[in-house]
Amino acid sequence: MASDAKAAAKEVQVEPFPLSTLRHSVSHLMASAVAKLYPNVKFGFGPSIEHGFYYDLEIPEHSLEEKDLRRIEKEMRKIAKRSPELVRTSLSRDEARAQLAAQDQTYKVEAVDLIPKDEEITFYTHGDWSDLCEGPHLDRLDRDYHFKLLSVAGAYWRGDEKRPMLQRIYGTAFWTQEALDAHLAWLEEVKLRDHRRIGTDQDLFSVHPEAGAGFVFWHPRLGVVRHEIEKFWWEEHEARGYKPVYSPHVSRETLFAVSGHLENYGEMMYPAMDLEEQPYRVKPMNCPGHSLIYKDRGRSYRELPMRWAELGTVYRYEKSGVVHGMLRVRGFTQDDSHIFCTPDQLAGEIAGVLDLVKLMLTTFGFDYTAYLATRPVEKSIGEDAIWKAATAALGEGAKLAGIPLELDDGGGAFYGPKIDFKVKDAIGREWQNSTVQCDFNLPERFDLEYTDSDGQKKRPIMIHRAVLGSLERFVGGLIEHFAGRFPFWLAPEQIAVIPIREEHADYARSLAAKLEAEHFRVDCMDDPSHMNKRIKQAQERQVPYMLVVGEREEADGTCAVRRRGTRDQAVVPFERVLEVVRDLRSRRSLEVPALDT
RNA sequence: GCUGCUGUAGCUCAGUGGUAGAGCACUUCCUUGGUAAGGAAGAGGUCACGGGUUCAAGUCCCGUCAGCAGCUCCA
Repeated sequence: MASDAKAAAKEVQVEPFPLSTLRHSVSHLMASAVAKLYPNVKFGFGPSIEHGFYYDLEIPEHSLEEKDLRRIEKEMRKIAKRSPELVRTSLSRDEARAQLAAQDQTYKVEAVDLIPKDEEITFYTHGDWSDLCEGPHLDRLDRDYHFKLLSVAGAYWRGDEKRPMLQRIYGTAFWTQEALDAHLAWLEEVKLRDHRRIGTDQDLFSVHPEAGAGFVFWHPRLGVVRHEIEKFWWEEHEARGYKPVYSPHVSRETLFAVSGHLENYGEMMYPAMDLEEQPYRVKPMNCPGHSLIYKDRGRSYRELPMRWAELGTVYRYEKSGVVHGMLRVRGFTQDDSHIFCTPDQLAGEIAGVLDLVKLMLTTFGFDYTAYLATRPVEKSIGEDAIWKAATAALGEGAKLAGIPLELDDGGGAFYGPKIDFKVKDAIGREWQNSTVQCDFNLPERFDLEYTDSDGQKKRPIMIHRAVLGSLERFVGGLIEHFAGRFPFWLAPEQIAVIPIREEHADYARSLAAKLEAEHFRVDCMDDPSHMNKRIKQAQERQVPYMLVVGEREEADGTCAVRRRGTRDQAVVPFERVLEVVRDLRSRRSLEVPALDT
């Protein structure tokens, strides 16, 4: 560790430019190479980004393909050698505009007008190529660094879907070959963990053209995973005073007119179906239904807080280009809950929710960061005093729960402030699932009330919260987080029992029966294929433990335990195996520990 | 939805306008194997779907559906 830190410090000393500057300069280098190869190119923006850089460009006569990237890389190396000096120059606004217009760089002309009036307009030039850019940049392009162009895709000019679509080239750059290689290896790892690939390989889920894009079919092997998660979820919710509610998937359209979803969310909703001349809609959210339950009779302050939970399946129209495996779908189940409480109870309720979020995320092995999102500057509803109080209550709740908050200023919903969680998975990617939102809007729209101790009708606050977000997205993310190697309590098959020869099958079956009697998920692999093959199959299905049994084990009442991903052959009494797996399951442990005697 | 690419066996993929292919998986038989693929045979196809060009289309063109990389949007 110490030597790593020293090496890193040394690199910083040797290279006076930050990585983002390197990448920005390499994007310029790339642009100049493209200009050489395709003289009619028009340029958009070309910034450095988290893992590299991109440049947006328009080449009227050519659609770039992967193979063009190799040509461009070659040209880049040539240019870096031939014209290494990067020169910064400054022009007046009119000169800049005139120069870019003369070059027919229409997007760049527009870019000039985006620069604030009091700022200097600068260009960076190497060789005969020059780009409007505020910098900063490397001094020379022939410094020692390493880059690779990665992919091409379309991107709207200035991110606006009403504007022309440009071609975008993504690439990355590092100071050392090792760092570049490490990043490319990371990209490979991302591919290997792709839940769609693992989903197919391990027979977890599927989507079908017959059913439509964005509708997920959970296979039995993933069905158990979900079921285990749901059991865990209900256990923890019941322990915290949540009551299950169930609401219908289809309701009269008027319900969503009352809730405001028709007006504000209508584009995401499936169109109406008419029954006896009444329009009905499939629900895009669960909250209107829960509001109806609240409203069904008068409520007293004595009843509050009320915590209602539902694994509620909702349907939303998502544009065809955005559906993605289990992560972005058109029908999904939210682990939803609505808490109705008084303003005084808010902080305590928030603390309870945050505590639950912490427990659940930790159980799945996620690190997390929580963000407090405050009142948006544009449109939002409710009095400022309520916003202030609710925001303070969120902060206080977080304090009570011992969760530090980062600030997401102005990131709240129009109907109230919220706390969002970002989790970091096993390879450092961020996902957003958990959310806790205060809502002043729906109680208003549904005219929800309770009678307070002073006999006055008052408006409850509604907390919307989801811990996992949606089961589809969460489990899709889990597959990637665990790379298909689910912890013992979640594994589709927890234990494989493998008799070496057919004559050991009875012993194997007796062990399997004992495990099944305790409701472990066991595969007794007593088919007559070769043992090595069965071990390979179990290994490929990521079964946490294999119990290999032959003559010796049968004689001693033991089994040879092989752990997933290892070549362990620990011979232990079967009773010991039982102890360990009972413990792993009851603790919902993330470990698959080695067994020894 | 938009731009580009792709769609051949359950999976991964070859396939030059002229008779549909491989490996793995599957089925059957043989194999009795001590920790990641034993052997042989067999079965499996409306080349996504619908049009078109052509003597002839898996191959070329158009449309639809679906997938992939992004963009926009999102749990």
